[in-house]
Amino acid sequence: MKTKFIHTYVSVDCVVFGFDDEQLNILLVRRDEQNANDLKLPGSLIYDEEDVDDAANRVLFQLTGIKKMSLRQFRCFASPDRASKTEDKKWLDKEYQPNINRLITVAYLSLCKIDRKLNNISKYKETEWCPMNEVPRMPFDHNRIVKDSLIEVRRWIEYDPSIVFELLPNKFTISQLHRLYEAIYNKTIDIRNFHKKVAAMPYVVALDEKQANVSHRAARYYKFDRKANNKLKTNI
Amino acid sequence: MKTKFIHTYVSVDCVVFGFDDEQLNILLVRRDEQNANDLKLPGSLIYDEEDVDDAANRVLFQLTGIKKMSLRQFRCFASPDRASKTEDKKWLDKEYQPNINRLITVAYLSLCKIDRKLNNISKYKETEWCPMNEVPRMPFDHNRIVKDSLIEVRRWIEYDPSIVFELLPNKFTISQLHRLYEAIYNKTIDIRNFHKKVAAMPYVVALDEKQANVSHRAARYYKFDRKANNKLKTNI
DNA sequence: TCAAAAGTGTTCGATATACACCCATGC
DNA sequence: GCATGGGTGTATATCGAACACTTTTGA
Repeated sequence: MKTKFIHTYVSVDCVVFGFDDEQLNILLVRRDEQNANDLKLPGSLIYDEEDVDDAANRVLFQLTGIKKMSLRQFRCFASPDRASKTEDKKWLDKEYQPNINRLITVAYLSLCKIDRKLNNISKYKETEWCPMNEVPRMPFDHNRIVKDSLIEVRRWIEYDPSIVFELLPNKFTISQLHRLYEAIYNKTIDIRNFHKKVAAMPYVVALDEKQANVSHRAARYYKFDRKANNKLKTNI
Repeated sequence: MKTKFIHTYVSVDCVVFGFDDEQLNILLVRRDEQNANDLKLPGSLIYDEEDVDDAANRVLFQLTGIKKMSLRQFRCFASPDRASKTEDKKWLDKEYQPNINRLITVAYLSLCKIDRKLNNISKYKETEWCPMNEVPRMPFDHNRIVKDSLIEVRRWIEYDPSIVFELLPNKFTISQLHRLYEAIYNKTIDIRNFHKKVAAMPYVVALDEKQANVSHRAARYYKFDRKANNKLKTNI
């Protein structure tokens, strides 16, 4: 019955990654405050005069209070039945308007320091950092989107290695960076080789400061040097 | 005036690459048969019960008669003013229906053997292989899409090196493959190193056959061995 | 003095780069 | 025999992978 052109709503959905020093987490929103497990990806229908990139920025701003978050579009999901489960239709009816029979979404990645205080002014009052391997069943194809997103994060890092620092505090130890890489690539990475790798990154610079009050040898802090990184980029 | 949610049409546009033994070409369609330069990317609004991937497949099938072409979604273009030029609006009015004030598109890449006989049953009767560096001014943001597409082709090859053979005849010489790589990466590649590289590809196998009737030493033909490639993939 | 994590070098193999000459064929 | 493109090998640099012990600190 391919007779009519689609005339539809379009949404954005954001997979926001955070890193808790052990594993990757994803920022989810709770639709129903009574239901502990009713989580979904933060997203929104896009407005009339709005680009999809702007819509994703808006969603992230309302969710976090951060104006310019790292952002990367990674795929349009448009299966005709992605919004056809009765429960999902019901929710769309209530949340937006009746008779949205189909919904196309554009998925975005973003990265966020997990301990950053979030200033949530979105309609979803509760947000939750959820470890990647404990993500509950979610509406629409949000589980599928999350599944695909990790691969995209890896591609993103390959394209621009400096974005991983969006996931770390301003001051971090090599060990933290190491655990982050292990979490992203889901494999153990030899620590000596890793030190060499970091030493070869001109945009990671050592600070004079060290950890205090740790019951083992104190680790040196490092920071990400944005200027060195920009210089590197323009030289290429 | 962000008060209303977008309710819109969605299209797909395909950047189909071909290789003429010298340079990359893109398959364009002529909108106006009276006007030599009125070319655009092949594309279509998507249907009601159709996924975007299926829509791209449909467009390519109608354009070429080929059922399963290589296909890769690469980006959603949704700037609010991408369809706001008067000439573009006029064309949308005529082509589809009046008052399409906005149009979101999902761009796809595809690769095609340039000498393949195309069985075009689309509404655009005339198609044209256009060298990448001679692409005329096109409607909407099609020039922008083409500009971005080459970078995506390179990423695609990095992800799956075997797709380049979609651009070559079934039998090809190393020299053809060499020129193809040079065209894609837009740089000269040392031919001896290139031979080594090809020798390391288990899915490129030499045939007994050689060129005939050439006024120089005849080159050996090679073919792409899909089975060797699949075995390689499953082993990884 | 012990537990816990930090920090540090060398070797090897694989891979990328640079570079120049002889070979086969048709005219 | 000459013009044209086909085909080949070696040396060097770079990168990634494997691998184990000493240092520092607080408890």
